[in-house]
Parts: sequence; structure tokens; C-alpha cells
Amino acid sequence: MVGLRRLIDEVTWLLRQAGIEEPRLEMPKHPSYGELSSTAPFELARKLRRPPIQIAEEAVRKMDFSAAKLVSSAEAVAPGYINFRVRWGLFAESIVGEVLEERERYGFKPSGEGKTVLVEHTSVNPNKALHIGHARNVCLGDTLARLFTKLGYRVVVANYIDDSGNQMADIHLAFRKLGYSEQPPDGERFDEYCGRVYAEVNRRVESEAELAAEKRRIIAELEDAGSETFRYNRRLVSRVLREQLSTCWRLGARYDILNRESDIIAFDIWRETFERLKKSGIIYLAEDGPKKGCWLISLAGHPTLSREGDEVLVKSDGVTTYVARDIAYAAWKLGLLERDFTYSVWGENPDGTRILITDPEGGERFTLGETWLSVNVIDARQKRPQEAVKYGVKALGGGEGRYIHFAYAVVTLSRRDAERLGVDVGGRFTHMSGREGIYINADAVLDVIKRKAAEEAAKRHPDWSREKLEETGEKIAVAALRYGLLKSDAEKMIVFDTEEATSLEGATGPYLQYSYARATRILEKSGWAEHSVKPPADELHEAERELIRKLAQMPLVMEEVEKLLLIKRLAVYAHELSSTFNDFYEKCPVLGAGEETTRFRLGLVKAFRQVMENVCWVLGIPLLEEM
RNA sequence: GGGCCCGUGGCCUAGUAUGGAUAAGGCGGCGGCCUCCUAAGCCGCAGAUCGCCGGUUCAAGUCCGGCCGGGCCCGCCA
Repeated sequence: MVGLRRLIDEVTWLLRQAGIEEPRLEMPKHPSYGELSSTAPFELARKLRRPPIQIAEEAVRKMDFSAAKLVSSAEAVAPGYINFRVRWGLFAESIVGEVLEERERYGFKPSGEGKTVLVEHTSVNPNKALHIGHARNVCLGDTLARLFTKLGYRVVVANYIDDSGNQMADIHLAFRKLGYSEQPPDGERFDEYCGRVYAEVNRRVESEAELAAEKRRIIAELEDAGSETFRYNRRLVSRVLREQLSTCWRLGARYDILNRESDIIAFDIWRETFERLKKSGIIYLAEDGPKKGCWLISLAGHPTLSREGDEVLVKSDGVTTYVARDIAYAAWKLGLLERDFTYSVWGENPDGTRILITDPEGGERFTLGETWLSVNVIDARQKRPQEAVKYGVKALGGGEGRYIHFAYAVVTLSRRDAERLGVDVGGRFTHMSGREGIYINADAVLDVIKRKAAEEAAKRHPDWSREKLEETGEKIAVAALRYGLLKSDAEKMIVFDTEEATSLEGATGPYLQYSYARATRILEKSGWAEHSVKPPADELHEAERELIRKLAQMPLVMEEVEKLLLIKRLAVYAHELSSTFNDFYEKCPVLGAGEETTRFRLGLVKAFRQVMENVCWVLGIPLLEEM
């Protein structure tokens, strides 16, 4: 971080000369306030009992600019800011030069070197296709994985496969008792078909006692690893999973390990955790009362959960609950256990890396090692059970603060979309429900955007082949959906509206792609000519300065994103950067601007492309050379 | 009843972590810009007592307290 770091160091040094230690610095939002600004005089005003503007003025008088390189001047501004301006020639050269030198590393500190982070996302029950709520999970999780990768961590991406009877039994009923074909009708994918069948059968189970009894029998059989039902289930799960992951891959995600819930029991991960919990004294066996015979975790020491009663870990029939299995699983993720899974190879990601799945008969090992952090992308509705999981892990010792529940709010349907699906409930939005068949498939949305984008591209490029149109449409679709799901606060509900989500204009993924394509076009037309990082002697255009400021800001944005795992901040920055470039594009012609100016502007355009590539890679937004 | 999240122009969203200068974008509306590197773009206009009340502060969209409105969670489900 040479360019901006140098400026910050220099300003810090100047302020120190004036007696201000460890000043707070920020990049002001308005260009008339200079390139860096300090509010330190306000803080000092209190201590010194003097007006901040006096302190600011005095500080500026004490500064010696003769040794300063990047800073040209400082100004005290009422009511007490100190605004610093740069020597644009040097600053521009330093920033553009830095971007073009560091290339794909620009903006990322290698803070994760030597550390492993496990990111778990997707974790969709293997009985249905992904709807747009699941897509939000995938996009957030994949973006976190990409972020950690860029920061130098060893990243392990896991997907938790809930293959338990509760999820799967309805489909078993359909295929094996109710005469449903295992082949979906033409044009329907197997996972979509299962989702539909699941909703249908689930409705019948609720009203038909005989089916409910049969379902219980299936669930019981699934506990027996030697049964035909168990083997059938594994095949079924794997088949749905393959379809689900094709949607995830389409969205740009990749995985290393698939961990089956049933294997937490099968590999004695739970048994070891159970013993450890017993020793810690945090769990107890209820000897009377309504929960007689259950093992519970005592939440008496928990600040909020204590008011809601203890959590059951083992039911009186000896079956573990979800929270129990998740405590065991979390302990495994954090490397607190002796027991481990074995795996078999399940398949490959589009990038060629292999995907392992837990398998008691598999011969593959996966060495997780010591995890620095375990980030779990799970619906915010599971905050309470996740809090209990954290509490359980804490009792085992060694896991404090390393287990993170990355919570995100649900995606609901707009009134317009709900009506379209025939579920008019009159509110502003409607919750999706797999069981009730109220949802919009992620693939379907991608297909709608893809068609729309391909049609638009065909208008602009009548000469393009069908393949090229398809390929472009696909990338635009992924950009549009991913950006739409990443740009707002993860903890804020998204009211999904198809019309809005398929828009290709405004603050969208395609907007980012478009600015990149324009930049590429300029370089192409120049014949990829030599650039210069040194600006011409005459003054830079304000639009050039703005672009340089934005490029310089990227490392600061990344620091913020890393510290708070604040993905939306990066998405918003990407749009700001694109918008700044579009303004530059309108105001500053590159080609034919005079030799020196053209050469510098080519450098600027290249730097913009580089930063866009870095940011969009993390966001998982594919870029296009032309569109 | 308890706990968590949200409330910013007609609609959607950023800004709240770490209080600071003129509250920033997008959609929709109206008006403009393609003999000049792609108009999926750009410019202009209209539109906001930042849910309400109180407090802290030189300074509050941001912090604290209370209230109102919306959502979620509180099962021997997952």
C-alpha cells in the first residue's frame, strides 16, 4: 500500500510536528475538502479548553512543508478541520503506478497468511432446488470465501448436507409408496421436481394418518446404516445435490468438502463431544419434570438465553437434536476433537478442484488442521440455536471467538411476484416456503435475466454468434443476481421483485460490467498502446482526480470489509468506482487527447480495469470485454 | 411475556462500527445529450422536519433512554 500509505504517513508526520499524536484521518466525501482530512482539533479542544478552529490554525502554522513530498498544503477550516491537499503530479503517479505494479494484489493486505479459515455456506436441504433465498446464502458465503482467499488465508469451503429423515422421508414416500416416477417430466430438473413432489406429499402427510405412520417408519429405517432405505437415501441425496450444485457453480461458487449430517453420528463426532460436555459439567440429565430422560445444556450462565430455559441436546429416546449435532460439528470445525471424518471423492468444481464427501467407507482423508476462524453462513432466524452452539463450544474450551454465525435475513416475495404465483395475501410481501410451494427458483431468475440480456446484446451486435450471445447473457445474469443479493445489508430483509431484479440499468451488476467493457474498448482501440503513470505537466481534470481518489480508496475499503465482514461496503464501492469512471469517460477523451495526455489516461484506464478486476473477483461478478 | 433485527424523498438502498462539513445513489416522473473511445451511459429539474419524544454533546441519521410501527425467534423440529 505504497501510494496512499505514503500520504497517510506524511500527513501523520506533519500533524505530529504540530503536536498532534495519532490523529484520526479520513478521506473526505467532498473534493473541495482536499484528499485527507483530520478532525483531531475537535478532540483536543475539549482537553485544552480552546476553540477547535484555533487549534487547527495553530497546527497548520507549526507544520513544515519543505520536507513534504506528497502533501502540498494544509488548511484550517471552520469549525475545526485540517484539510490536506496533495501535489497531484506525484500523487497520481504514486497511485496509478502502485495499482499497475501490484496488479491482482492491489488493495489486499496478506493478513491471512499461514491461517486457515473454514467457510460453510449453501447447506440447502437436499430435497429441493435452490430458491432465491438460498441464492443469497450462496452468494454471501462464496464472497466471504473469495475475500479470505484474496487476503492470503487457506480457505476451506464446506457445505453441510442435512440428509436426515425429516427432510427426505416425504420424497421416499412419493417414489416408493405413492407411485411417483423417479424421472421428472420433460424440461424439469430433478431437484425442482423433488421440491414440487415434497410440497405435494407433505400436504398429504398432514391430513392422512396412514402416510404419517409410514413416514415415521422410513425415518426410523434411515437410522440403520445397513438398510436398503439408507442406501437408497444416499443415492437420492447425491442426485439432488448434483443438481443443486450446478446452480451454485453457475453462481460462481465452489466447494471443498460436503459434510453429511448423518456422519456426525456415524463417525462418533457426537459421542466424543458428548463425553467432553459431560466432563465440563455444562450438561445434565433431567431426572424429573416434563423433560425427564433428556440431556440438556445448562444456559444459566448465558446473558440472554438463560431466560428462555435450557436446550435439549439428547431426547429421551436417545436421539440427538440439531443443536447437539451442531455443537459437535462446530467442535470439529475448530479442531477441538480427536475424531475425524473420512471422505470419498464426490466430484469436481468447474475450476477442476475436487470435492470430497464424508463417507465411512471412503479412503480419503481431509486434513483441516488448526482453524483460525469458522464462518457459518446461516439464516438469521437461527440466531438463538446458533447462540446455544457457541455457548456449548465455549464450554469445551479453546473455541472462543473463533466460531462466527454470519447471519443474513430472509428473502421474501414482493406483492407483485406473490400474486403472480397465485398467493395473494394482501401484505407488502410474502414469505417463501418450500413446504407450501411458494418460492422462486434461482435458476429460473438467472434464465429470465439471461434471455433479456442476450436479446439486448443481439440488438447491439447483430454480428455476434449464438454462442457468444448465450455466454454474454449468462455472465450478465450472474452479475445482476449476485450484485442484487450482495449490495444491501445482510441483516436486512430483501423483498424480491422479479421486475426489479432483472433490471439491467442503474446500480446493478451489468452497470459494473458496462464500465469495464468501455474501459477495455478504449485500450483495444489504442492498440494496447504504451501507457505512462506520470501525468502531463498541466493540471489534471477534476474527473481524473476523482478517479484517482477512488482508486486510492480501495485499500481502505478492503480494511473495513475485512474487519467487519461487510460485503455490502465492497458492493457499494464497486458501484462508486464504476460511476466515477463513467464520469471520467464522458469528460475526458483518452484517444486523440494529445500524446502525453493520452499516455497518462491510458495508464489511468488500465489502473481502473485492474481495481475493477480485483473488486469484482471478490464479489464473484464476471467481467466482460465487450457487451 | 422475554430476546434479536429493521424503520432515511412515491418506491428501493448507502451513510450508523469510530458523532463532524452541503444526508449520497438507484427505480419511477419531467426535460435534455449519440457527425466525437459502446446511450446497458451521461447531464439537469422536482422530491427528505433521517418513525416519534426526550437526553448526552461545541456538534446526533449516527450514542443513551422511552415509545410507535414492521419482521423474526423462544418445540424431546431442523
